[in-house]
Amino acid sequence: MPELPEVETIKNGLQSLIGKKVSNYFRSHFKLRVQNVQDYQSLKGSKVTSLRRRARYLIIDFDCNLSLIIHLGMSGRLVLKRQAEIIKHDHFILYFNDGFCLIFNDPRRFGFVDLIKSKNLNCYKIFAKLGPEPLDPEFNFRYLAAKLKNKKSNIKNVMMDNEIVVGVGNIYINESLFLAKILPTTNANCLKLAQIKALISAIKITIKAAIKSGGSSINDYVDAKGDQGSFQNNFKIYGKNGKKCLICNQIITKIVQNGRSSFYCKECQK
DNA sequence: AGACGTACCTGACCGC
DNA sequence: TGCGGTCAGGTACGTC
Repeated sequence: MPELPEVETIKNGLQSLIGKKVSNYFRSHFKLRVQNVQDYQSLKGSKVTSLRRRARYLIIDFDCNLSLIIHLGMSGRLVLKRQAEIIKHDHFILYFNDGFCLIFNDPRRFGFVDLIKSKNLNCYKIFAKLGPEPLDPEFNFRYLAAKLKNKKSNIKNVMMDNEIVVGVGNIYINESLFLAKILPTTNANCLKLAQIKALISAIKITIKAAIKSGGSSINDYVDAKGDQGSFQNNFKIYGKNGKKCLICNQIITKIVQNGRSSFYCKECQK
């Protein structure tokens, strides 16, 4: 499942796209999350100038002053191949004149592809409301303490809100709360100052570690062979219900909060 | 406004 | 084996 670290890994792995010239494109007739009617024809003949990431969105800039925005949703994959036979769930393909093509494949179609003028990126509706990146210095104690002050909802749900901080999905918030020793059901405005500090630190550590692990399989990824990094082998709490806590041997509990699974150790997390 | 529930979608998995 | 039910989860949107 592509989370922020995986999108970062994909972005880094696709740097070889820079300088490639678009020769053609393919767009499936399936409706994606964002229904786009963009004129992808205008990409033909233009070269990739840079690749960027904002939250879980991958941005590919072209020298025709257009930017392609890709979100992988839950099940999306990006694959760079020498040639492409269109297969099931391929929704968008960019063909380059050196024989490579970039394929966006997404079985569940929670993702999307969009094309906008590069100069309009800053006012792109989806980006306008996004909070800071978790690794950005702006995501710090002062910022988070102010944000949590008026939040009555549970801390887990609040931290998964992209307006607070981007890219912290269900897996990473579970892992981060375990690391910070905070019970996911705690009301956000009831966190002690030390807990807020611990949470920020835990999120940064978790995301950094995941990016590091995600990088290990990027070569396979762009070769269309693998699909993920190795961070899932480092999960300490996510999906471990019924198993023993690595710290205290207590059995790990699973509950559902706001329709999402939460995992915690009732001994370590208070 | 904030909090919460639900829809979107397919594939993997499980029990019968 | 095959079939139906459930779950996975990021995000937009509707409702109270």
